[in-house]
Amino acid sequence: MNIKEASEKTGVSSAAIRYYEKESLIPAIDRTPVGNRDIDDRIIRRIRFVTQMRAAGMSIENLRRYIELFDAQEDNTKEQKALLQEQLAVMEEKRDDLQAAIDHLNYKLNHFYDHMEATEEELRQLEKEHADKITQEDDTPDGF
Amino acid sequence: MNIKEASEKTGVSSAAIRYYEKESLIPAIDRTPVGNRDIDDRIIRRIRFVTQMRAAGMSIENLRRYIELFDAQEDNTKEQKALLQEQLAVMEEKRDDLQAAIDHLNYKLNHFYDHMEATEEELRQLEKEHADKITQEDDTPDGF
DNA sequence: GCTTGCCTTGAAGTGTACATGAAGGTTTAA
DNA sequence: TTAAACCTTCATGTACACTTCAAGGCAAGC
Repeated sequence: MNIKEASEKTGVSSAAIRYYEKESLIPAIDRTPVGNRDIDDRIIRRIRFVTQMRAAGMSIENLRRYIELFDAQEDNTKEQKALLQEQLAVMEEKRDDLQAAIDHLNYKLNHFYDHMEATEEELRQLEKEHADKITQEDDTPDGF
Repeated sequence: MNIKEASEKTGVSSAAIRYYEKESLIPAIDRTPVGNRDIDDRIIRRIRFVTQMRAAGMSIENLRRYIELFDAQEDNTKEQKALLQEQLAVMEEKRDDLQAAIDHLNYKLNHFYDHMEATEEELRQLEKEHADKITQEDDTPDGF
């Protein structure tokens, strides 16, 4: 498939795919006789892997380092493993921070009582929860 | 406290704190008679809130929009709520992507067998798992 | 044969989120 | 009283991750 189809399939722009190839985040892509990129499923998987890791907050630089190690299939499994574990730890921390932020926003959302929407039942529920939590969580009296 | 102490307390650079104030991510900070910023705990909480949301991937722009709504304490709770919910959705998707990436890496890690480290027991375990999963998960035969 | 639509490379431009530097003011310590 | 160590504003610089532009090649349809 050509680069445009690959772009549509992955949601990554053609320019970004070229950029990823240039930065060695994906392997060198095969070319047709006239020099156009001919992208197969292996490349598509790699692009998706890159997208996933990028979404997870991994920098291009770190990703390239990781992929370099992975592609050079020598006896560096120990190094790979260490790198993987290191990256995992970073990502898990990130996930936990994200969850904390989500909890924070959810808490705020649940303690919003919107006069236009809240049913009496919801209001009672919110007040009850608030009474339960006021001593432990109202260290942020300004809402932040 | 002065800006340097606030910076040390929050882990946010002095320049970034000034930038946040300029961009209205935090309220206008009180000044000492000579014009230096005098930062109190309310500002510290705001800085921490910004840090948390930034770490969660919220842009300065969105954060400012949200805080503007929040600070203008009029009857915009519906709008605030909508904005919060929008942001929550973004963050939950991000968390899920991150979890998917974590799962991906964990899978790879569990299927690494490092000749230098793996005990025979671990090796047997890995082979067993591999046999169990080969049909369902080996859609990534190249490791990506 | 010309337009359309894809592709190529390389260079330059863009947006975000700060960081850094210049020029100067204030307070403390020797 | 002079140096150190803070601070101020405003302007400019920087890193990252692309995006856009310029200039041109190839293939199909009219």
